[in-house]
Amino acid sequence: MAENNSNFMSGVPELLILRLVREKEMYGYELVQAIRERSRDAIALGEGVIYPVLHALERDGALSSSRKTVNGRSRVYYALTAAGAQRLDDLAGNWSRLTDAIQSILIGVQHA
Amino acid sequence: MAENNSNFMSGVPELLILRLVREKEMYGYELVQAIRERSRDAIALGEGVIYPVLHALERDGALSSSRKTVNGRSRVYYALTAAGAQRLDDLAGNWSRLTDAIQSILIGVQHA
DNA sequence: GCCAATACCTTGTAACGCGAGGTATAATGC
DNA sequence: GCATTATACCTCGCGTTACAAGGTATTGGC
Repeated sequence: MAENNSNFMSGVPELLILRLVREKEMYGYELVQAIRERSRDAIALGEGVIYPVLHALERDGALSSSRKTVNGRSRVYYALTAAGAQRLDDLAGNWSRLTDAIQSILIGVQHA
Repeated sequence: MAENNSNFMSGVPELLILRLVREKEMYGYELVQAIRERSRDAIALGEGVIYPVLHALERDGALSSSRKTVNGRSRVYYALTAAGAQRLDDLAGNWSRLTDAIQSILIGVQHA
């Protein structure tokens, strides 16, 4: 019953977060900006999106968190777990297959 | 106030329908199968998705419908209007920009 | 005569993304 | 010293959307 039955287009914020955190530990506020910057403003996910997803990912064991004080700033850093890495691979694979499928329809590829 | 404020990932069923109908008039049941076949089962949108979207697109003037009887079968064929073609271009452009942005994050492109 | 396939449709639900708001602290400007 | 902005965290409630499930009717195969 613990199956994931969300809709076919969802889970992109999750994917982006997992991918960014894979490179280095990051905190919520930083992720909001990183996504905006790296996408050159094409994607602007606010804190109302990022924080709930972070909490869900931690609850599911895909991320681990640690509170750190850096520069007199208290931050909650998130790191990728082994389960999180697995989940990232799954999501990235799904995303790739999905976009390929959509692309093939948009291009108008010859179909059997 | 008639502004479109849906979420950043939505509208793909709409995009696929408009794109398929651009090639030739199609009816709902046919679209369900065409999407499944052309995507090689990667995307399986049911009738509960397709029909409501078709009605909405017609209401918005992006599609026009005509009831025809073919082979003793009564079908509602949908054709792309000029407005629909415009909408298709917009959606396709948005989709392209979005996937490029996501791809650049997934790849881990060097960011300014 | 029966079942599967074709063809249309609607209802209800759940979740997802998101804006808006709320708190607290540090840095900056005046 | 004081106010404003930036940093950093969080949650609530809303609207859309995709979807499964169910409902009707007709045609074709066996």
